[in-house]
Amino acid sequence: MPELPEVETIKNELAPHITGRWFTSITICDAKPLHGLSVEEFCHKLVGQRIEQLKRRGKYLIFQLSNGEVLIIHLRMTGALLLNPERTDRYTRVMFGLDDGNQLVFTDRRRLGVIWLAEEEQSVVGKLGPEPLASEFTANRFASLLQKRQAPIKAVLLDQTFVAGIGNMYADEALFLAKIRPLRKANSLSNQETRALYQAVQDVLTQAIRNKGASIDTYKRPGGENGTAHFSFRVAHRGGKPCPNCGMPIQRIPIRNRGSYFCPNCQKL
DNA sequence: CTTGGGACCTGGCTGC
DNA sequence: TGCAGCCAGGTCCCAA
Repeated sequence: MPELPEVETIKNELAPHITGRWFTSITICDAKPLHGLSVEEFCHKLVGQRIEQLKRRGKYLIFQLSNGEVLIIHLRMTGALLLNPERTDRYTRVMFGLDDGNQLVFTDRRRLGVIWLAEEEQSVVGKLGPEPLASEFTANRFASLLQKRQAPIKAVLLDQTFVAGIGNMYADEALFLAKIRPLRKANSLSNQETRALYQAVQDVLTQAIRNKGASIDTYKRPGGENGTAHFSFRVAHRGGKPCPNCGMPIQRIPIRNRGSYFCPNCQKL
């Protein structure tokens, strides 16, 4: 499930291979991901465009094109971008041919991924909150934002207009590190808890980027390799297994229809 | 404005 | 062996 660390890894590993290249052919196997554009429009507008830069914003990948427009891809749950995969399969959705003979392939088992071609980047990612690892996102800003919200802290961390890029796995991991129960109301956190959570978010995301993302489900890096961040997970996707701190079984409860994993002993109400 | 619930989408897994 | 039902969750849409 690509969250910020996974998308950051894809950007980092793809950029050296595709920056400066241009699109020579597009093959659409499934038009569903194309947002608001026909197959003909999409191919016609994209072929011939040079990739000036590859960027990430939240969980979105942004290809800056030579005509000033942007190609934006959101992988959602099961999307992947593979460089020259050995073979394609029934989950192959779009194939992008590049001028050096390389091929960038978008695959997506559950067909939830979305591809935009837009004149203005902000029309797609304009509502996103701050980048959690950017210097502007300070502990004080985090604290003042939290005070305005009374939803469960887990739900607030997942709100992309609050902060961009945190998904279900890393929200659970950060709340565990900060010893905060996911159902706690955001504005009920003490100053100490708020600072601990801020630091936990930074640590969890930074460490996961270092480990090239978490291959819990279908996440693959562009070369087809798995990430290793999931080997460090303490609670995420570990329902019933012992807490690494105290040994008590990790619980799972639904919050906003998302599985939330926590230690009932270490994470206080 | 915030909050919460359902829909989308498909495959792996479990239990009967 | 078959099949129903749960689980996975990022985002949009809608109602309160």
